[in-house]
Amino acid sequence: MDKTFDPKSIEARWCETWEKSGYYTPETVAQLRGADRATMPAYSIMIPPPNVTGTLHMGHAFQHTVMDALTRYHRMRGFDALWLPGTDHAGIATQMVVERQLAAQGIKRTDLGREKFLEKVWEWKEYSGNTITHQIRRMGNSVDWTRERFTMDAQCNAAVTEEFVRLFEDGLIYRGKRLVNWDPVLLTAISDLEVESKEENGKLWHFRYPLADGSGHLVVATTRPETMLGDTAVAVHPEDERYQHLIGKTVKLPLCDREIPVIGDDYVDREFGTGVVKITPAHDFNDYAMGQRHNLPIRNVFTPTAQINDEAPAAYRGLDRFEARKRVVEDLEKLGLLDAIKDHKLMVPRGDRTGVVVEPFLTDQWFVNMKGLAERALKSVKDGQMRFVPENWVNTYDQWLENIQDWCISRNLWWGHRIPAWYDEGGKHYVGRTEEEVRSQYQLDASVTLKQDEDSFDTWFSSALWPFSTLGWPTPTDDLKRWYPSSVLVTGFDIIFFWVARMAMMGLHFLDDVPFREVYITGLVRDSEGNKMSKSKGNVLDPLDLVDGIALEDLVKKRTTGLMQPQMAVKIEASTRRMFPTGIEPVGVDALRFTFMALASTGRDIRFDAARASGYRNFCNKIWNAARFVLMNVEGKDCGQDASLPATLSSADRWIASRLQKLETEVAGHFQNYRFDLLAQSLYQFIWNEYCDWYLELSKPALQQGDEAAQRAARRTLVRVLETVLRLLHPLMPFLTEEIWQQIAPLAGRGGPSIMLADYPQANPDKIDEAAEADIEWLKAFILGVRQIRGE
RNA sequence: GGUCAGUUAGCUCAGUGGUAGAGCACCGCUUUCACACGGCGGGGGUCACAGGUUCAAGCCCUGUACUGACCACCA
Repeated sequence: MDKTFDPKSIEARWCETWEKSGYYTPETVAQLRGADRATMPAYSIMIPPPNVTGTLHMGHAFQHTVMDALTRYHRMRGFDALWLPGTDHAGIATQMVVERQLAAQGIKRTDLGREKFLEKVWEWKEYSGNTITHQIRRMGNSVDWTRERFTMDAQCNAAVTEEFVRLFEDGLIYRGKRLVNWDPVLLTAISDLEVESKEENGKLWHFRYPLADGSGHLVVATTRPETMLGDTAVAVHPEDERYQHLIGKTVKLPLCDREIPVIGDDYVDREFGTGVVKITPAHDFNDYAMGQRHNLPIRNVFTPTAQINDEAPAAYRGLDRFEARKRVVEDLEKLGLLDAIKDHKLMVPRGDRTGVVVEPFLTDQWFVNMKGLAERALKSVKDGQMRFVPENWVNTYDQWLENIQDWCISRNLWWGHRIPAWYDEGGKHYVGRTEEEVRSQYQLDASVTLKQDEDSFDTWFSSALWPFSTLGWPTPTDDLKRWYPSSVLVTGFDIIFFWVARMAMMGLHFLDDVPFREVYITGLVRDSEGNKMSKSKGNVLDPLDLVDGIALEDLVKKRTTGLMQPQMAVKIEASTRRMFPTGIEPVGVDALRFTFMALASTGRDIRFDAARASGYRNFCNKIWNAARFVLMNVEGKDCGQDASLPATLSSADRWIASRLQKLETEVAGHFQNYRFDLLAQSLYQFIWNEYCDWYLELSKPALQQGDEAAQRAARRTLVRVLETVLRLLHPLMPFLTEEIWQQIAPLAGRGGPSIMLADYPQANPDKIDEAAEADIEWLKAFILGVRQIRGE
């Protein structure tokens, strides 16, 4: 063995061996372990499919480490363990990536047409998907590649069609003209969840609307002057003494040559602004609701790109909404109708992908009625069928489900699952799995022309099926029976609504059971200064750069190329040079994985600190050298494999064996509770502070001066404790443990093609020896005392 | 406006009633005998603040301050 642990030389070799030998595939594992799958308990994890928009970041690597540790742990414990890999087509995000690439060549999506454009996206999907799978492989993740899925492959595609058709048949899907969040750049509806509202500085304009009977005017307050072109009423509080006598009268809408009524509605807040609100049902969710209550006309004055349309007075047509705002204010001022302009902070809704201000927009879309689905999902958690870890995330989950709105699932995008709905020439819609099915079901002969819906589904509409579409649903496959519900979902809190809740609803609806028994919510991985990692901030780390190391210049280059805002490059370069003055030194996969685990305390975000990883790289080296010491002392000698030969166990031997049992108990508890930080700490502490610092030292005299039986006992203990520790540690550090185990296991009377297939250590209470522990604790205290005196 | 976290050593974090902990960083000594990615020794915290419960409180209760996150239709 080399004097220093060199991860690079062993990682690639084991990765390949494990995968090629089928150790990631449950059937093979069962066979090699000599077990009957029918009698093995099932354990399964479906990977949260990474988006094929780019490469994996630290957050993925962290979650994957958790999932792999859980999978390896259960596999070793004799579970029929499946970790199923896959990727997500990520409709909007991926389409945007490809559109941006084309834009760099001066090509627009519409220049290519739907089919050609989709070819380009598939090309990108191949490229990005391969990068991702390479990253997953390098980290030693034991996913079953033979079961790999993609959300738009044939199997998942069929599942999505089935989902839509069945929900439609169950009366839970409807098509309707409703006010939706409209992204005027993407030209598609988006769901409530895809809107990010942030407080921004704006203005509150006060305008005078003259009363039609000439008896004065009302002053309305608005943050969006341009929408006044679509006003169809003015509202006051019915009990507002200032205005209640005006209810029923009309005002002349300036600039528009229209009269609109003054209505009373207790939604109006008398304290806010002037206490008078202009009502634009087509361009505001509240106004829309009020319009419904009062039967107001809906006047849409915007085009899909948020320019003023022909419903508005000629002077404003074709203007962009912000330009129109300026003009409306100017024109009202000229007319002497501008009463005041006040600074005002308001929540501005922006599309999470484009960052542009989203418009409430009236369009025809497909919706899912969520109420009933949500109730079941709520109940499943209350009844304990599904458990959150840490528990407090239940509040987040409940709160959203209790206030759920219908889900707009159609997107005017090309990249995604095509909606299985067809329209006849009259615009009537028919839903079915195929056009043939629709024709036969509704008795439409060839004389009727049918056209499939041009839109596609919200990505999450397919992600919601992931726990079972991956297993073959709607076909009742063996896999589905075996591994649904899955054991645990490992994911971030940021997608509890987007994904967790929706999987719960769909799972319960279609399979009558929750999709996973436990939901382990991880924190977000942030940089060492606590900032969220993002490409635009230039603080992202590629997990493999920590594994293999990267020179400063390469890191700077990596972080500053392909930016959406190239002007950020200077700042990013400076901060990168400050944070990594000498680049990043390689730590290897095992150390990085161990770092993630050690940082994975529950309910907290993780500040990733490269120094911590270096510390655990040292830990790897410590283990490596402990193994070296053991091998040097036992190789070619009797290690007590033959139990009939005499072996005299010393207090130290019995002490370390006793401590080991306690470690095994602790480890099991920490796995059970998802306390990977404590798990890592227990292992670290035992190996370094007990086994290396004390036991190895205490064994030296016995090895050198003891009689034959004492030497044999010491060698046996050295080997067996190390061998056991390797198995305990394997789920966290797969490579290092495998490499050493191959040499140590035979000396401990064990062996096999891989440590992956060995049994996970279980505590044996018979080996707990309190007397020996007390002896050694006394000895330790004595030695420490002597050292202290010497130190002075 | 509502909700949920967090505030413990220079930094990152453990610690759910009984004499303050870890890693990293720091200081001193130490390179022949597994490992300098090492060994040995050491310094360092009135556990955000104020009350309360208790024989005993980082830990339980009440309140305050600050930080962060999420949800929400005040034009």
